[in-house]
Amino acid sequence: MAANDFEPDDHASPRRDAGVWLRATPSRKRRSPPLSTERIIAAAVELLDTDGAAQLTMRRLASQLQVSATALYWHVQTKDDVLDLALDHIFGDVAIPPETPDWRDDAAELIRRWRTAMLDHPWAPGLIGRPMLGPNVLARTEFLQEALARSGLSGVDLEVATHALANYVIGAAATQAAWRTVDSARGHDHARDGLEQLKQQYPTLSASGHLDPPHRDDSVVFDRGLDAVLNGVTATGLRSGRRS
Amino acid sequence: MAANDFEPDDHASPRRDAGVWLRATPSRKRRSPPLSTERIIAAAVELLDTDGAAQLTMRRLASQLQVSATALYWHVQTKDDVLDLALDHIFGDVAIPPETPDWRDDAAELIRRWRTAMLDHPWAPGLIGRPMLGPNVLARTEFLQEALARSGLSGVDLEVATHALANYVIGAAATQAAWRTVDSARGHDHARDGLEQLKQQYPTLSASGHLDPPHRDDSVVFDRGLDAVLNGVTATGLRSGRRS
DNA sequence: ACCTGAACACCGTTCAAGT
DNA sequence: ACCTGAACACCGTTCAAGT
Repeated sequence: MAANDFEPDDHASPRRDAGVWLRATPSRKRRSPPLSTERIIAAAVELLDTDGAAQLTMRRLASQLQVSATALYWHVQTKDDVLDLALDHIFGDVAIPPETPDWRDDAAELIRRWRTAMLDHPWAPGLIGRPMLGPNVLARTEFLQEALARSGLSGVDLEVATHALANYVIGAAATQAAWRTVDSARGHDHARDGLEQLKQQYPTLSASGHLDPPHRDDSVVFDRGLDAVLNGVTATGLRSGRRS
Repeated sequence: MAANDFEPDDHASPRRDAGVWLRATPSRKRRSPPLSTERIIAAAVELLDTDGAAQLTMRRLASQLQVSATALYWHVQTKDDVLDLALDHIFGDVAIPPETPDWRDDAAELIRRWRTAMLDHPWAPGLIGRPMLGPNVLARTEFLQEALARSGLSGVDLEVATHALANYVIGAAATQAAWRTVDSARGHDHARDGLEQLKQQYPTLSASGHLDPPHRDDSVVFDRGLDAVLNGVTATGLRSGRRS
């Protein structure tokens, strides 16, 4: 009840206080560096990595930062903001490779790194569905497009090529990360039976491994597909296309 | 207060009741066809189409079906089930084209219809991130793979081709539907300014139209990309690839 | 300027109970 | 077999108030 918990509130004396030196914490207790958008994003990515997108909550995020939930709204307008920022953040991990004389190597390498970044954060593909216009994404897209331009593409051809490659990675990462979420969700035993049934119903698909969870040579399939798309999308490839 | 609202509760008489004939509704009032997984899915798709994924709620879904929220759980295990089912459902709209002698036309046509189905339901790309193993998706994937097999592909080559095309549509639909959600969210005036800034920062990207919201010739860009991927992925294309 | 606390209007899901 | 109602343990977000 009393304002001061240290002593019974019998009689007020100036000597009651032991002085600054014995006070456990400075009165302005700073538990941690001040909140900032950057710290929020970092904590969000950590939470997403460990617990998945469904577990990311403003309240959990706040408690991880030792802050009241409503404090976040000083730095961020909405939960979707946090998600957009977290998504763009992980593309910072996609190192932009040093430009080599070979535009094709440059483009391929960027795409490959793009893919591994998404697979490192399996919640990321699930966040696609909102425009990705963050600085990290745009910088990498710009690098990709510049590499493709060096191949001689321009105008609509360049646009087509950039989109084709970007769409390919995004799709590939999405379908692959999908599997990752499912067996972490311990569909293990029960899902196995369901898969067996599916395989019997779709023999063609199953023979080609389309119904199998991801395995070791997924990235070789990805690399070969990437190669094929690069071939098809390249200046000569576009010009030799069957259709208009 | 009284159990019977028709008459003041003065004295109970057997003649108070006018008989079956005058009762407005049969005592077992069946307000609508009985609930079923199918009806739930249909209502879910409708709600998703009109209000978007964020507005899909078990409670809203139930009230649309004139049923208590908890009734849904008799037919469905979880909300995610509803989403998975709704997503697979819309791929039923992707008519499987009649097989023509031209495997390439068959494959291309399926992919194009796949894309429009997703664009008709812009919430769909946002649901990717969980494995799509519904019957509608699998039937279409099987058709696609069969068409590609007719081109002479088999084994890993076939797997690569199927994945490449599927990834391409998924990615394309996702990025394009993303824009659709943003301007329906009335970012109109405010987002416009932000876009102008972005265009100045990324002149290369912006010159190629990568920063513009979807416009009329998006589907020609898509079609040309599809053509390019088909070229690259085709048996001859794969064999002539630069790399291993 | 930055953060807290209480409050509002919701959520998904479980479970006993009704018919 | 199928549905309701109450209840539980949460949500995102607003806003006045504190420092």
